[in-house]
Amino acid sequence: MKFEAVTIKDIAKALGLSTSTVSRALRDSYEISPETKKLVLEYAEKINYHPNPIALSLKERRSRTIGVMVCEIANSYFSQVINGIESIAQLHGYNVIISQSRDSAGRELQNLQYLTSRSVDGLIISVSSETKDFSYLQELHDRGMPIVFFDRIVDAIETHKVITDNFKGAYDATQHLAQMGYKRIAAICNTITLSIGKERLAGYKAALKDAGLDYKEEMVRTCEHGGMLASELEEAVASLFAASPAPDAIFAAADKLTTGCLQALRNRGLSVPGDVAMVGFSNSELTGLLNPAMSVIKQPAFEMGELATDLLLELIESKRPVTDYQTRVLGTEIIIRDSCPPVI
Amino acid sequence: MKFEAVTIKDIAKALGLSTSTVSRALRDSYEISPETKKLVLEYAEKINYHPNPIALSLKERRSRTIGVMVCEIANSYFSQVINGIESIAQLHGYNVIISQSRDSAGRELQNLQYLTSRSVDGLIISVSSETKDFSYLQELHDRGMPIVFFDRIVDAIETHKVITDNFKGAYDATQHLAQMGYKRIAAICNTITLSIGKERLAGYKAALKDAGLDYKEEMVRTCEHGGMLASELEEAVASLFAASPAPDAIFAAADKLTTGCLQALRNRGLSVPGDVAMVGFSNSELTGLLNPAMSVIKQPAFEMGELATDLLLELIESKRPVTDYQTRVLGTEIIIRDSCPPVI
DNA sequence: TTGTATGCGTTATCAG
DNA sequence: CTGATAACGCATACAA
Repeated sequence: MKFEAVTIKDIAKALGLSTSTVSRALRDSYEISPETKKLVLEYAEKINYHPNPIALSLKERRSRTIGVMVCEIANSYFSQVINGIESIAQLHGYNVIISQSRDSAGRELQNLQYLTSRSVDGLIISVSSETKDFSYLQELHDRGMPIVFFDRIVDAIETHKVITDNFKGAYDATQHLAQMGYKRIAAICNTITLSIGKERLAGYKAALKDAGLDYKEEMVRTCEHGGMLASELEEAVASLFAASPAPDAIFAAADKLTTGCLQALRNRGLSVPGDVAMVGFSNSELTGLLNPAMSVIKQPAFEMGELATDLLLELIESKRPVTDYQTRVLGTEIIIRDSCPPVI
Repeated sequence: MKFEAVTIKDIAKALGLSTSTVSRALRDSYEISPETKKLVLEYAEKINYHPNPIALSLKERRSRTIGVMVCEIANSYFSQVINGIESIAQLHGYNVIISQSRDSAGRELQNLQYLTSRSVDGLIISVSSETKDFSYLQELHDRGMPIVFFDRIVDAIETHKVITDNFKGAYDATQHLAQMGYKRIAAICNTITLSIGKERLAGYKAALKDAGLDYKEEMVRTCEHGGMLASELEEAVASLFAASPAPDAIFAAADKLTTGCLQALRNRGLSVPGDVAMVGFSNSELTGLLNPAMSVIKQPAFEMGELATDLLLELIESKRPVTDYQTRVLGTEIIIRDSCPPVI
């Protein structure tokens, strides 16, 4: 007992027609008589015919499938982005294949090769924080594969990119802490090999400066693995509080870092904002319930997914080289959950 | 400029061989001379040949792709399950296509038809709470499509199922509230058209009974849309607190209901556990930081995804009818975050 | 208006 | 050991 699908051939045989006639009738071609059309369509409906998309893909050299590469699905931010991607893809009759790098450059490369050998029509990618060699992506792009980067983009590759205003998000967060009166504001960041790491660190620095606070390197901790390893955060927090004037506030520069930091603080018996204040990037729906623990910077994740997909589909459907590639910057939102006047 | 893949034909032409020889050499067939093999393999490597999986799919009548249907990706529980699914699939060289029903029966049917129109080898499904007509799924199953249900299963369809011990989870939650001394324990549930709705309601009832508390129908609210609509929760909470003896505790029977309920309570200015205690199902990583707001029931989501995929792949690879289908029940975990002694 | 032949990339079956 | 050919399901250029 197997799942046997009905093909165009079955219809042709049953109706005493040729496959091409059936094919054309189904596609409502002008060169088929109304009667034949009706006959075919009704019979197709009756036996529940559906065209085999694989055969179509082979013929049309397109799979109507887009590949998505993120470091982790089970992360509110990424799952919200995927949600957005899926909605747009669905709208245009595209399937979405999802792959996780788990922030390992090796896995990322392997999955990428797999995805592209699986004939996806295009890729939406947020690169792993471990990745330093972008030659495979570059080659893919050079060979004409439509690619849209989001969040963790590759600066060097000239294609569409969708990011949030990382500088401003970090700036707002830090400024907010400064306005609350905190003086020793630490930062927990991603590596600056990632553009998001760089920009958010810059936003943090700028806000410190504008608030008249000194930037001190020893107040910044970098997490190589983006907080995927709990130990990273434990160490970062431990070393921050080992310093003689311990920080009175922390800015966490990414979702994973925010939650990991909260957890690490809790493990050390430190409360937020009792012992140390905190503002961080976070897209979890539950931060809304953490009140009054902290304010958060929220990224328009769903919209980013939608936008990235729109751009990718445009790239896919107009098969021309990307000369007019663009970087779209979406604003972040700061959600204030403490007594400070909102930042404009 | 298009993304042109190199085919077996290109290799054959370049090397002055036939396509069949090349094909066999690549598959390391015994009937090819070592020299030819070496020649072909080296050249293939050099020009970066990868077989076209679509052509393979057409030939082998299998896509090495599994379809996943959930109501919403951006939900901690489901994204954790998908994480598990993806790991196992990846391990076996399968791709994962994800589809969201957004808890609409119509969308679910439409996406299901799309997925199954021949491009997936099997399905992992958690049905929408709106779905009442399972005839399409039944037909799919009858026609031999491998299906594994998880979480929200369809009792009537005889195939593998993976669920958590919903009864026990609900029982533990309710018992915990009872042990804390609460007497008027309300419940916010999914519809009992869903097995999970039925079982969790039963667990709630049983725990009330064992604690010597009366079950009162007016203390139970049902959310048709599983909490997808914020208004559902607003109404549920409003009507619960409109009753003359308002509840002193709430058991929320699903992730979405837990967060929605917390939000609704907050909107009404009620604090947890100050004004009303609460225990609910929740798989968000952030509930761990909500301390001491409430204890939660956590499902082994990742493991469920892994298990469901293992079962599905078994079904797919051994193409026999499912006679020995089974329902695997995984235990839930109660995470205590208040002063009550842990439930055994 | 309808039918025939061909090709998309691959492998299996036959011949040589 | 290697090559020609058919087939997977569909669409289309070309015939009729």
